[in-house]
Amino acid sequence: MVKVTKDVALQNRESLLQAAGQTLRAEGVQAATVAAIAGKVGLTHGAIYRQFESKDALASAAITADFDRILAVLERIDRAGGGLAAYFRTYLAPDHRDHFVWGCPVAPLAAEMGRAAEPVQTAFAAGLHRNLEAIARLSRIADPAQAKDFAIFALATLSGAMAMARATRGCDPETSTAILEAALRALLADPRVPATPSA
Amino acid sequence: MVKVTKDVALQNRESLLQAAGQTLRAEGVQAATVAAIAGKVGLTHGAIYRQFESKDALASAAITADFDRILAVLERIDRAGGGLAAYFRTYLAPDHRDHFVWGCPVAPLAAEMGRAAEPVQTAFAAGLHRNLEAIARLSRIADPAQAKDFAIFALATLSGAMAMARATRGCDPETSTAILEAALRALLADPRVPATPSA
DNA sequence: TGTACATCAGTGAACGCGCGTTCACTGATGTAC
DNA sequence: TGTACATCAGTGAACGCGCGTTCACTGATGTAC
Repeated sequence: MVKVTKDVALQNRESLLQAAGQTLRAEGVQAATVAAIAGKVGLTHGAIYRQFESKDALASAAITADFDRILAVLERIDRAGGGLAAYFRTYLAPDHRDHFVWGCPVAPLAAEMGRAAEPVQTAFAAGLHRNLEAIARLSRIADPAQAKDFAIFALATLSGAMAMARATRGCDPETSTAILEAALRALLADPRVPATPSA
Repeated sequence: MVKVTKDVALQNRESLLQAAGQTLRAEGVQAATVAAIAGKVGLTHGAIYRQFESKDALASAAITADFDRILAVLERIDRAGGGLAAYFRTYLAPDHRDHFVWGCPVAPLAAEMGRAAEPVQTAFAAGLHRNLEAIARLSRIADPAQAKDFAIFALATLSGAMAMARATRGCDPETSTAILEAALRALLADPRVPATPSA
């Protein structure tokens, strides 16, 4: 079958965005190939160029969608009353380190963004901004400047620890886990994080 | 001139290691090309293969040399009595964000290491371990476990903030600088960091 | 100290290879009548 | 409701291109005598 319902085409677009997000987080923007992304959805690379102008355009859209997803997760945590502690525990879990189906785009992509193409960079910067605002809301810190400061500090620690944990996972798994645990302890011990039972 | 003194050859090897370190930090391991590294020293790519077995072997050696350099910087700060505060201020300076002649390899490379070749990964993991030990020493925290915890937390925050600052530098310079400043405030406010005058 | 010769760091053309992108083609979909 | 036809999402071969790596070659260095 070479032609497809408009509905299916739209579904394919969404699937491509999801697959692209996952692949970018797992491999990085440059290392991820359009063929691999298309293949993950069961399409060929040519299909991508019917839906997106270029690899960069796909990457930009995928990164924006990724941050949308992260914001939804944060709102869900907020509504469930989990607060910062729940966010930190979810983020610094071995499951988040080991799998890329879901996950934060900051840890795997931030380092690469400085040298990425302009539209990709812009999409990331906008997403990061929204992410920081969402963490600031979740913190329930009244003063906006202090809330923003805390959000930056928290996401820096979270993403930095995750990058270090993933870097050491292969040849030094104990250090990798120790990194996650130490960062979690440090964040939970922060006086601005309300104490909550760990279970 | 095609043949060169043994001394010059050894100097070239050192120059290649330095250029490789700088290029890797600026571009990432995958994006950095052997031709670019050789060109930075005034040699051609073929010369690299007389000194190193492969690009990965060069990268491994360059990363190890990079961490050697960082350890030397940390020891210098320690001997000068600067302590953690001096380290944090040096790390989170705009100068460190904008230039790659010197600089920490963790912020630009950690995210990429999880998918790097085995020898590169090993070199990075070993270097990271030494880096953490050096920060633990600098902290002057008596309990070894607490010192290690703090070192992990500090380097995670530093490298995470630097990656985020570099990511936003292009299209959102104010946020970029705000990230550096917020992370520095957070780290200097930590009770484990002895207060020091900012100038 | 001179001389003849082997060494080997560096060169640069050439190689595979994989990537992003293009494009002629396909044929079911969806529309105009 | 049928019929004829235009549309356009997806295919896959083909394209440039840049990369890591190889290798025959060069000629000053350094050594053996």
